[in-house]
Amino acid sequence: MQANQSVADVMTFREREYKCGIDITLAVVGGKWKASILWHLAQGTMRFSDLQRQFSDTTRKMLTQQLRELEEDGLVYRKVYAQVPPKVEYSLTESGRSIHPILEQMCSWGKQFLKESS
Amino acid sequence: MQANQSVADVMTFREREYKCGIDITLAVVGGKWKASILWHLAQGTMRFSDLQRQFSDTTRKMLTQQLRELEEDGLVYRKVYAQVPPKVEYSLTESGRSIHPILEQMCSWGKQFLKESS
DNA sequence: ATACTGAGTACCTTTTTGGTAACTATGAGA
DNA sequence: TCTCATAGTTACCAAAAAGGTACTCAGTAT
Repeated sequence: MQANQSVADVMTFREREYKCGIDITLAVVGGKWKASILWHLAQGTMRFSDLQRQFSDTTRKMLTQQLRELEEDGLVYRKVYAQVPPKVEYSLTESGRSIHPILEQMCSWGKQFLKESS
Repeated sequence: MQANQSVADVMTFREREYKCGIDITLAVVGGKWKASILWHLAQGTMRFSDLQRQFSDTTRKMLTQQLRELEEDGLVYRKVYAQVPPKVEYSLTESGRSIHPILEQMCSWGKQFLKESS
């Protein structure tokens, strides 16, 4: 069996080095879709296919990847139902919920910023 | 003269599309060093060489690049003194300062998060 | 004449990220 | 028996971001 470079051995935030908390936060939500995923999941538990609908401009692969990294970092909880066809539900953990205020601020700052500079 | 892919024609946040403010914010501070640069500049005006000392594990080139993008996005102000050897000072603009509360939150969330998950 | 200085730029390589398409599993329904 | 559905995985490729090294420019000090 060969070593593979799949989702499973992506470096989690714990294995890196940081000089300040900002880097940690960015490592966790800095991915292209992660912040948005957390933002959407704040509305409640969602199935993979729900998320796919919300993020229609990304691929299954990307979604899976980002979700798995969020899971590894302990921000989302993934519940697999042993049934066919498969059913998988995603929801926020306590940590995932605790970042919400930051996302809110980022959202309003971003909108404000765009308004001011146009 | 050939087209070149240097700092000058990196896409600024204005040229992209966003679905929500979060993406805008990430586009602006999501670069590997940008948030930290803004964080440090909050202490006051700095010369390029001051920043180089703070970010000793990155290269002049990376610093320049990130600073230029921040300048293009209107978060930092770059003042060049017409003297030799050159002197260039960087400081935050109003927009640059307005993002500080978010950085603070990110900093403390990150530290807290690391503590909880170790 | 030469070396030094700060703040870069040019050119190239490596690493990371994103995308496409094909493949999987398993039970239900036709 | 064949196809459909969901939630993936995998291999392969392209694009973007990051990194490294060498070079520049124009005064000033030696």
